Amino acid sequence: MRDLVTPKQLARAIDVSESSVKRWCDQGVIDTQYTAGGHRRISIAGVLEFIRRGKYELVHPEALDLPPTSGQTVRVVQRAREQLTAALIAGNERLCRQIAIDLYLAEHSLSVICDDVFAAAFQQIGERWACGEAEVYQERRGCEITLRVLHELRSILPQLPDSAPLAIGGAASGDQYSLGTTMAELVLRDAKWNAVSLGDNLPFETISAAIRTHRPKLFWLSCSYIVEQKEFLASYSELYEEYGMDVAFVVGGFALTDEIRRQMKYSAFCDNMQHLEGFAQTLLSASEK
Amino acid sequence: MRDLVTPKQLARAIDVSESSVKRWCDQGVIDTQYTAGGHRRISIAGVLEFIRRGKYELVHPEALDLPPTSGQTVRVVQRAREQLTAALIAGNERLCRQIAIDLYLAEHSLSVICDDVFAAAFQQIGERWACGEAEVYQERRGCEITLRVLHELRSILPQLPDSAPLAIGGAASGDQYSLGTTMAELVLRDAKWNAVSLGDNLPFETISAAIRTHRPKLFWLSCSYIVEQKEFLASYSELYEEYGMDVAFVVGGFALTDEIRRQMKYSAFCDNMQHLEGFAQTLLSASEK
DNA sequence: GTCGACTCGGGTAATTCGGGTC
DNA sequence: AATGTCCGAATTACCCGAGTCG
Repeated sequence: MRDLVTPKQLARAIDVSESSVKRWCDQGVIDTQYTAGGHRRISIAGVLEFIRRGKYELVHPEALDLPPTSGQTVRVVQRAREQLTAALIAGNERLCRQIAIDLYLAEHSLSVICDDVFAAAFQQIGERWACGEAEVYQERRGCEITLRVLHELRSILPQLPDSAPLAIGGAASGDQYSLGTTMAELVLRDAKWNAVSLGDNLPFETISAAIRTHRPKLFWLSCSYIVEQKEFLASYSELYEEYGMDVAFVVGGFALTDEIRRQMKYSAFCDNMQHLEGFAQTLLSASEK
Repeated sequence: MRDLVTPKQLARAIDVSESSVKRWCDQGVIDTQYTAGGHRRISIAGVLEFIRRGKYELVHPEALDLPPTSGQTVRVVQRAREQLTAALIAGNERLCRQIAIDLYLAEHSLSVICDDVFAAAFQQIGERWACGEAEVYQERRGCEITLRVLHELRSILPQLPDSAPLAIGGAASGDQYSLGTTMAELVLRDAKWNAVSLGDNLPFETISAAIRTHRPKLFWLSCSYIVEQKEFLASYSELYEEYGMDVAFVVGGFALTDEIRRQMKYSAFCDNMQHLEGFAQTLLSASEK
């Protein structure tokens, strides 16, 4: 996948004339760079940004070396969820990627894609597994595929502004569900935070060291599995006492039952990625003043 | 450490042809020095100046983070390992990505990159951790970064031929080290196998179901951690008895001590990714006849 | 000094530029 | 007003035998 394309390539991809692309570049409609000899070059991120906001559709994505998309169809969230569930179970990685990128280009926010498409699909897969209609390996393979798709989405986000505040986060010891923290990172980056996931299975001591060293403005903890409730709460509360005044603590994940949540202090609790996005945006605009 | 780069390096970094860089040097667009034999050398300062020159070319990817290399690829692997270790510890994802892709574009095999650069870097990080010189989160964050880079390399690989035979694999229950199986998948795909990783933490029953359903020609098991030796060996041997005749079993990973290995049956044991690549190539050419 | 990898220079083919016109 | 087509000049990419680097 090239990361710079020529006007001609973009023209082929969206099926317009080369002159039009050149004009749009000159008008500033498309973010353009120039070679030393004055030739126009457009970044992939710029292309996607243009398509996302404009009326043109990627008819021939292969012209840009991009993975195939369905082109014309504007996917609806509900339909996409069902298709994605089937594609994940079948292990059809290309189709999964296609569905996700189509949704993204159709201007659906990443948080909605994460919540209502990916997370919902996994819930359906879980239900099928409970009925004996799906195998564990299908779910695991689905996680692998999803991780790759999320990484790909992350790589096509527009570059972060230099002013982007730092956010770090992850999942605690024993919790090896990395999708949650990966999604959180993606959604925060989309909301213009310089988000860095530290991964899963993190001992609290090392989380503390990370916060101490990097001094983020926001810290997220993804909780999909809690080994030992008491110990978790004690370690968490210790962490919060130490940094809770300086850093916004955001917690979430399906392991956080009402009971556990009542015993935790935090800046925000998020049931899903849309909540996280909302909180992140609010905090960002508040801190910009 | 010299701070001069060759035209070829700069060309790769900003994704233009070597000829263009040479022409720009000759036109005076780029400040150039010459060796005694007339070879062009560009100072980092010259590169910066060239790229920052407002109207002209903007940086497109992360070219500038590339530290000067010797220009000769012979020593590059060794050097890359050290640079990568530092970049992983620092959490500098862009630099990690650049190092890996630069090596790949310089036509180093992926198995060598996995073994002698990535795996070796993690070994160094482990050693530093043992001395108290590195934090756990730095290692975990390094894993996250590596996973992303491996995914990206995978997406760069040329498309698989239709005839590519199927290979599946993963890591068993309790083993949550996903780098091993991800690397295996990457190396096998590079060797023209249609490799699909099922992920980590897979119960043996579901591995069995996966093999039964998909009938691969090759199955790999990445073993980085074994919860209970006896149980592991019993389940493994059951799996092998069932499919070992039809499917090539390849095992590897640092959890497989001599003692454990002696009690396992397999088609091949791989100490590293280069072994895996060798075996995969042999098997592929044998089965093509 | 040997040697493999890299670079030089130059020529050629393929793209792209900008502007004018439909 | 916006888009598509055409064109000579300029720019960039690819190629290869001889020379240089480490």
